Formats: sequence, C-alpha cells, structure tokens
Amino acid sequence: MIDLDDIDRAFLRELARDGTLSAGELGRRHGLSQPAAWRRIKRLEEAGILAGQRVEVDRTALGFGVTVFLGIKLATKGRVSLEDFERAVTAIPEVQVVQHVLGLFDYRLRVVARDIADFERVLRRRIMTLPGVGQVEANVLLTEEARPGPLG
Amino acid sequence: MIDLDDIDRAFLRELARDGTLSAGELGRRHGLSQPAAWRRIKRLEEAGILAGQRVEVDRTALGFGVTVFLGIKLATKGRVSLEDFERAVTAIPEVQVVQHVLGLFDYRLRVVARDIADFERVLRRRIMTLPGVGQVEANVLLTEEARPGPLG
DNA sequence: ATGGGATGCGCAAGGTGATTGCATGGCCGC
DNA sequence: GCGGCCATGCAATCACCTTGCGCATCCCAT
Repeated sequence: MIDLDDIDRAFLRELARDGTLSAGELGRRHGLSQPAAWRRIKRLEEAGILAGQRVEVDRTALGFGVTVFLGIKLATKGRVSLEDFERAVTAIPEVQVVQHVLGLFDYRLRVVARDIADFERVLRRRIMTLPGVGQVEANVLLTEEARPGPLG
Repeated sequence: MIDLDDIDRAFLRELARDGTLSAGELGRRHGLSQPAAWRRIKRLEEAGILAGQRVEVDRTALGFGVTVFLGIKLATKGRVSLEDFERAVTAIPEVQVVQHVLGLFDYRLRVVARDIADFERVLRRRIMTLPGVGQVEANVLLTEEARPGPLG
C-alpha cells in the first residue's frame, strides 16, 4: 500500500467527479507541471487505486425510467448452487449489478426497466423464475446522490 | 429521444467497459473513420446519454476493505424532514451513495470502512445518531459484478 | 560533515488522439 | 429528375499523452 499526499487525494477526488480532466489541467490546479501530474496519475494506476475509467450511461435518456433494488433470499431447501443462481441472474439483460451479500438477504440486484409495468414483467418472468429464489424485497429508486467517500 | 443504431449501442457498451477507448479505435472496430466515430460519441453526449466520465477508485487498494449496504427506515414519529436527514447523512465521509427509495425502507446507503470494527464505529457513532433514524438493516458486500444492462 | 542513492520535479521532443472545415455520396420528398 | 439533408471520409490543426534527460532535495550510512 503506497501512501498518498494531499495532491494525490485531490487528484482522486477530482478525477472521480470528472474523468476527462487532463494531466495538464490537474497539474495547473495544484502547482505541478503536466508530466509531473501525469506521472502521479500513472503511479495511482499502477498501485491499483485508479481501477479503470467508465462512461456513465444515463438510462433515463434511453427510456429506462425505473430503477429498482431487489433483495433476494435464496430458498434454503432448494439446494441450488450459488453459481447456478449467478449464471441465471447475469443472463437477465435488465440486471445492471449483481451483489453477493451477507445478512438478511443473499443477493442484491440493481434492475432497470422502462416503467413500472415493464418492471412487473421482469419481476414475474425473470426474477421469480430464478433457480432457488426465495423471499424477494423491492425498493424503487427515487433519487440517488454519489458522494466522494473517504480517500485514506 | 434520439434513436440509436447497432453501432451506437456497441459504442455505449464498449465505452461503459473502458472509457479510455479512443474514437479512432472505436471506429476501427466498426468500420468507421475516426471523425465519424467521434461525431457519434459527441451526438450521444449532446443527447444526454453519455453523462460524463468517471474514474473508478478501488477502495480496497486504499485500505477500505469493507463495504456495507444499509437500509434505513425513518421513525414515523420523529417528524424529521427528509432534507434534515439527507443533510446529515451526506456529511458522513464514509457514505459513498445515498439513495432515496420507495418500499420497505426510506433510504439506502452504501458505506465503506477499513474493517468490521471500523464499520461498527461508523454505525454506532454516525448512522444510529442520524436525526429521525428508525429501523436499520445491513448487508455486507462479498462480491459485486457490474453488467452492461439494457441499451434500448 | 560528506558522498551516494532514491525520489520527485521541470523542460523538451515526438507520437497519438481530439476537433474542425470541406467535399462527396446515398436517400427522401417534391 | 432534382434539391435538400444526413452521415461519411479526408486532410489539417491543435491539445494532450508519453518518454528521455538533467537537476534539486532528502535521507542515510560512512
């Protein structure tokens, strides 16, 4: 584990907000030359701290206005392997995120749909038919806010 | 809402996996010149479908090995406004995501901590002391897999 | 004190990708 | 058939990435 100084943390914070920031711009903001800033970014990548870059796809703009979080408890009787469940759930196109968790539920899913009626179709035809699925709990997303989170 | 063809959808899919892909590379993969590919990306941005670019910060590499999802139900008696709750919860540095949801819970939080002991500190000192907090449910993240999701 | 190594910086140069102007070809409505 | 529209390719320019090199600083052992 490498240790970060204030500039490294500022880089992480600003890049997490806008991944298009150039090394030159980041350096200018913190009194570094463009190559110096670039090498810091490179070091963070090599340390595994910067783990790739993603574009954010706005599902609402694509017509998927409904996001639902599902908590799924597997039926203990079913004797279905976790691999079977995961294989089946990752094959559902509407599923964006599959989280294997510990607690009241076994899995958490993030599911997108065009509207509530579309979500009901997904729930009935896709989720409830998953192998070994037991209790299911749903929460419909109203608003979502991402925070920077701790940086060390 | 603009309509996308197969190439647009392929661009979205590949950019969501790797935001560093250049327009030239994307074009080469689908038989387009670099400017043509670049203009398609630009069009997706202007339509609001490509909503920014983020770097992914690996919290594990920073020493935050524990991620917990919290479901929070507000105490109905409390008469605490949602704004007060949200203001207080966004001030907690360990909170990465705040989701206002509909269902069994009122809010869902994504919280990171260095270890379980650190999480207990956050839970006791930060979460349980939030204004109006009622029932709290926790799920500890084991593994997480992101899927492309539907693209239209 | 002092010399050597490690670390991090700035400067400069070369390569790659982003961005724009311009011309061409297909397609649709008149 | 004909004119306008749309998307494309080509070429040129500009910004940024990437690397090599030399210098200053700090730490540590001599």
